[in-house]
Amino acid sequence: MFKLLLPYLCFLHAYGFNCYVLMNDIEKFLTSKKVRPTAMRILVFRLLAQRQTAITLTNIENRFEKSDRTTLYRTVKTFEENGLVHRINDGSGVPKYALCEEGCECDIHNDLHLHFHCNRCDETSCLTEHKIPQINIPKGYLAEDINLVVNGLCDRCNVD
Amino acid sequence: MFKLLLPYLCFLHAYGFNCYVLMNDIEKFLTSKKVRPTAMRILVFRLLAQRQTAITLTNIENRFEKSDRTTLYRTVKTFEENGLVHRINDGSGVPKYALCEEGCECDIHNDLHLHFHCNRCDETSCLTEHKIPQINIPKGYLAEDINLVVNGLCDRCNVD
DNA sequence: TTGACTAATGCACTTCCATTGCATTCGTTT
DNA sequence: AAACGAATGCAATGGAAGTGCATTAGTCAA
Ligand SMILES: [Mn+2]
Ligand SMILES: [Mn+2]
Ligand SMILES: [Zn+2]
Ligand SMILES: [Zn+2]
Repeated sequence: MFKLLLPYLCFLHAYGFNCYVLMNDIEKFLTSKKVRPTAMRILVFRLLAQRQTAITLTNIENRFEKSDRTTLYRTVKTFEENGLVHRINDGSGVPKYALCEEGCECDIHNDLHLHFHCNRCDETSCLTEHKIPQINIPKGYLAEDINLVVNGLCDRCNVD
Repeated sequence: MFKLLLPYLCFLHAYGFNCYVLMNDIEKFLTSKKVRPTAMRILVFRLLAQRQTAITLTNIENRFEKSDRTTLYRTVKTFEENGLVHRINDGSGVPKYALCEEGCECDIHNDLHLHFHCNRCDETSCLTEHKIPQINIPKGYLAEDINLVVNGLCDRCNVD
């Protein structure tokens, strides 16, 4: 453990963090997903895990005092490719990312839950309990994936 | 009629067209939608009307020998604001536009049809016959609009 | 018919974000 | 300790949205 922990604490400092972070669980999880648990990846993962709503790359960037957008870009891309996060296109123009649920298999398209985008606060949330209903498409077409975004007012903004 | 027709033929030439276009119907339609039927608008409308699938702004731009992207941008925006076209976000990153159906009232969200995006040819089509089914959302949320895009293979690409 | 007024256009420019190339650094393995 | 591949940081490119402003076109009312 020390073999891993010590250098990371060093790195965390380099990224502007001076707190100690217990990351053994995250390390293990990343490793189980074939993602090498580097310092930045652990931080990004932790950030995603703490959030209730999806975030953009710029959003992630701003959460760190010191960060390189490219690294974050590739970090999120790696996460996506390895099924740790899924990308959400909520119509706001820039993609957002959210952690996949335990057991979610977005990559093989069987966790088709709704996404809700709030027109007021611009937050986008995964409605993981709400699955996409059966959709009929014309003869000759082959469906491989479905993206359903509901726009409106989220529960926090819908209070008059 | 001539009062309108003659200057337009002149403009069409300026835009790289040397054909005569019967545009009285388009003129009338644009006027009925409170959109002043200028030369460029007529051309863009005609282009949209001819297409079976949605197109991007860049796509439109490339269809004209001589064109200004800003004008096209504002043309499409005007069309959208006046309910002539609707914007489709198919997940490809750039928005696409398609003519609204006769009687479609996208602006007040009661023509919620599916959109199909082909992963192979990247074409996006309106499935106007296929309406979005009833969607349940959590208590406290207020739905105002729904975007449903099915990705897969279109009928042209789904031939083995 | 003309002149005045408003709308539309074209051009230049800015901003935002995705994406890539490459040199450097890191982490692991031998 | 050396070596190798992976990850990172930096610089640069490219695509597209959006804005400001001067010019031009179209409308309308004398
Ligand atoms: Mn989700
Ligand atoms: Mn449509
Ligand atoms: Zn909200
Ligand atoms: Zn296709």
